Amino acid sequence: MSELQRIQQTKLSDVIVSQIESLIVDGTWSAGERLPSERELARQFQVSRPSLREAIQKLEARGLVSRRQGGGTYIAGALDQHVADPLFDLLARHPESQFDLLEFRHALESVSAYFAALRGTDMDMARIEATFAKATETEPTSPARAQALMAFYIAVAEGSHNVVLLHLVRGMAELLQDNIRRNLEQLQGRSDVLAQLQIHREAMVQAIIARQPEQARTACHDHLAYIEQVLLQLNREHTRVQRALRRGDN
Amino acid sequence: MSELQRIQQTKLSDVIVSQIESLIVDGTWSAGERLPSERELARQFQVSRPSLREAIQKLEARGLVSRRQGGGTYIAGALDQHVADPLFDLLARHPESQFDLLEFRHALESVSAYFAALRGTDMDMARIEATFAKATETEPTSPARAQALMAFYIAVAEGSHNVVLLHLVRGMAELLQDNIRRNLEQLQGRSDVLAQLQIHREAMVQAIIARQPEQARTACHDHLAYIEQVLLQLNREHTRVQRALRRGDN
DNA sequence: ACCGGTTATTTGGTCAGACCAATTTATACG
DNA sequence: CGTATAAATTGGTCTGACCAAATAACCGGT
Repeated sequence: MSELQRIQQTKLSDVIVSQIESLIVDGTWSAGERLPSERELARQFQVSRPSLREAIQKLEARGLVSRRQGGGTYIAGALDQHVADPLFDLLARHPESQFDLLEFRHALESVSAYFAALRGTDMDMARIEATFAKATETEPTSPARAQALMAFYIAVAEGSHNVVLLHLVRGMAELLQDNIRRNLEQLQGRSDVLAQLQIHREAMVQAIIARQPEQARTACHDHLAYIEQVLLQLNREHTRVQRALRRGDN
Repeated sequence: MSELQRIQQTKLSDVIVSQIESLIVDGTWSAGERLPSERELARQFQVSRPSLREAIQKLEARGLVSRRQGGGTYIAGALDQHVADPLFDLLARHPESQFDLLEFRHALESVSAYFAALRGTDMDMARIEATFAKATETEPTSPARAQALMAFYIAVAEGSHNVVLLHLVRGMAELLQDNIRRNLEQLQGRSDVLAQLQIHREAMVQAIIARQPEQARTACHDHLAYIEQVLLQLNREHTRVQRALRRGDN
């Protein structure tokens, strides 16, 4: 027997959301149009203004409306926002996590490269080479480069023949790709650094293809350590100490 | 010339959202945890309750919290749902993949130990020691040992001060604990092996406490490599080759 | 007539306090 | 100890006031 769901009374603000969404869907209100004021809408729906406000805020969170203090509320043209995973979305939005993510990639990609070199089939190796070649064709700091590199890393994870690793890399693909994209953005105009990164990646691919696990791991480690070093020069990690002290107070 | 962005005053509720999210990111609040009441949070942040409510509603829209009238507000129960649950299913359907998970733990726990040794505060070290001591008091192959070891590994992840690692370990805690429990079950009656594992763990803890990152990593690596070796003698990994061939067919 | 500055009005943002509804905790009773 | 009831707690909704940002209206100068 399937598990029974918790029963919950419908919130008034959700009823209002539903009605406003219907007005948008049926074309009564269209993109760019200005809604009546909060006070007027509350009067028309015969609810309190705070309840109406909570409904509008939910619509705003979905990208369906935009609010301007003193100016009114407008129907936005955006589609429904897709959130794959709240935690990954949160981490992507918080800049202080980006360095931690880079450190984490260190572990993840090194071990993927190690096992790919150890266990990759000929077909895996061909896929790794092909995805890497494709990445190399893209403009070095473009979003397309980030996307192509992500496809490359997925191919490496596939070559590792560890389903846990593969599943994790695929599950985090969006977050990892975003991190790569951010790092590349910060390196715009730094052709010396970009050239060094390409050398590292080539060394990584060579080591994997040559089935040298320790070399693959080391190449991967060098690659990410170099990025860390460069980005450290561009940024500061002082927020780390502050976070530790805050948790230590509890 | 690039287009100028509309300048907008920061909304108070967004400031609150940002602060609460930081508390989630840095691990101060974890999945399933109950937040202070709205009134209490409003008092602590020194804002009005409606502003606090608007912030909580935004967090709810992002899937980070859930609200229950009369019951309180909770950090969402499984922030790593997107990744952990499918993995759980996968491992339940393919028990032979437990070895992949053990390999993965190799990477995860080694890097956690490395960073804990590098950056752990005195309070982190105390917590690591306490959780380890507690684990040592349990019966060596019991489920209680698995649970206590998991708490120890979480303390190490907390000491790493890498939020990605922390959230991943916390999100996968159930899965990892299950893996530990399975491994211990297979070692029942093997007091020689269990004694060696304890020596390894003690070496790991010593290295972390002594703030020797490379030694901590190596101790962790030795620990898991030994488990792998022992379990390999008990099992066979012939399914690995079959899985590689199967995927090569696609 | 047009433009710029000032004032008034409108609208979203924040607050205080009251009350309602759902849940949890404490207490009383068999 | 288990159950029912009462009390307390917490989220949900409301009224009304005030603040801040934006818009509209008005007025004077050129």
